[in-house]
Amino acid sequence: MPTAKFSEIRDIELFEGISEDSFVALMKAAYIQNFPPNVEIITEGETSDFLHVVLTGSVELFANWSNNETTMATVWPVSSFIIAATIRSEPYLMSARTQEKSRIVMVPSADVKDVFEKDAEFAKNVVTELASCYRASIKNAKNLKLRTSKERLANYLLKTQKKSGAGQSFPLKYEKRRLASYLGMTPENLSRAFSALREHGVNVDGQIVHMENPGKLIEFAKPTHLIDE
Amino acid sequence: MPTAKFSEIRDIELFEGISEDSFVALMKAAYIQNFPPNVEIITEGETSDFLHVVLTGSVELFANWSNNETTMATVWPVSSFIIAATIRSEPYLMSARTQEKSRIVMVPSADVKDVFEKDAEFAKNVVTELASCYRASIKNAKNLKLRTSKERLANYLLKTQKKSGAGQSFPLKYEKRRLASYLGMTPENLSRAFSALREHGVNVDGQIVHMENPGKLIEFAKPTHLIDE
DNA sequence: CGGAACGTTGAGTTCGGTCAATGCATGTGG
DNA sequence: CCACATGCATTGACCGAACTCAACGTTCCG
Repeated sequence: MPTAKFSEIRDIELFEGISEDSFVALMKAAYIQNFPPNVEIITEGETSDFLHVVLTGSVELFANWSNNETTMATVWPVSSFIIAATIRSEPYLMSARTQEKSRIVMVPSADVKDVFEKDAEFAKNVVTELASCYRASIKNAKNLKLRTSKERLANYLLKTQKKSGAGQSFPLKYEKRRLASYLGMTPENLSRAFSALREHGVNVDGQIVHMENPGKLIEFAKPTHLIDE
Repeated sequence: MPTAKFSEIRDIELFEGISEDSFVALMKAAYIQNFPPNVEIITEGETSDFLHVVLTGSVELFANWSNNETTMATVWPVSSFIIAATIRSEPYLMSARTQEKSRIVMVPSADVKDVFEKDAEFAKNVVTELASCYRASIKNAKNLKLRTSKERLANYLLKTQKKSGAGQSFPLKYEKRRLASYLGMTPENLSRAFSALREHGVNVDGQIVHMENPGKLIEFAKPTHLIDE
């Protein structure tokens, strides 16, 4: 079985430093699948048969309860998702759907667990990944419990601006309705929050955000590396 | 160095199946400390010098931002806390204070990381622990984003009742103000939520909860193993 | 061209927080 | 043992944040 077609994922952090044998073992039954936009590829509650790795496109992780839905996270290339369920052989806690046309590698959970048992380097990588996801999730909870929706938006904008190169203008990476759900509010409330942030130097035109005076926004948002990286 | 005095922690899940050498290495510089109630033993933002294990008493994990404080979790014996920070050599994301008089083992982070590198069994245990904490944190986020405060309280009561033996009456394990903070609301709002749950068969007298009709409460709370275990 | 989905705005409501007053329990020092 | 202070829980009145519902304009596709 040629591992050539999996060369793109050889370099992700999760597989860094693992033996060639281990990589081959992981890929031997793995396959790449192309999904159209807006397709549900995982449903919460199902048992985890595969570890997924996004190669291109993007994937939204979301959750449902009693007629409510909320966006939990978005996965961008190249990274894996929902490894905790795989490792613990427990049901997925989140559903996943493609946001756009996406190529996704699916690695059978059994192979992941095998290699996890045999390759100490892989086990260490899994730990690093999990610890990082766990910390991100704690930060998320702090964000939700300690801040108002306006503050969450402000901090999200600062983070996004930084990631896109710290320029005055940058694009939102989400549809606004999804951003609202991710930030834990309704689309209507997001609209109003954007309006309210005008007094702190934020203007939005479609997907483009103009941030006149980051210093002013920072003063309002009070970002901290203990929540916002 | 006698490991006898650490016998209590030899049996926790995190150390299950690890070699005697590894255990000795972990305990060689570890020490047990007695804390009075209400003492802050960890402050968020500090670097993680120790892995902590609660032997007796209980520890509250909490976080602060901009004059707000919120309870994130409570740790009961015998278990460790904040292992993610230790493994990643990053600052604590939460503070910790004793809720009552508590005995706590402190294991130097350097030793934890050494053993983690050398003992594959320990590494696996760390993974299991982290995956479990991560999943708990995801559930927490779903609980916060998908439910109202009344629903969170109702589900908390059902969970607590189950853990205390499924009897009609059981004690709250928290002070009410801490429970409120843990559930993401104010003490005043918790009081009102308790009143509101009377119509679903819940009555509170001090620390004792009487649940006349669990079925009725379940109907309202709609618990699910994807959030509530 | 027409329909669907998205984003925005307004009006009204609900949920949850703030502030203040009170009662109760606990603990401390005289 | 009492007097007092302190802190927690509850209640009421009020306020503010966020949600719901509805209407409307825009954009994007079929």
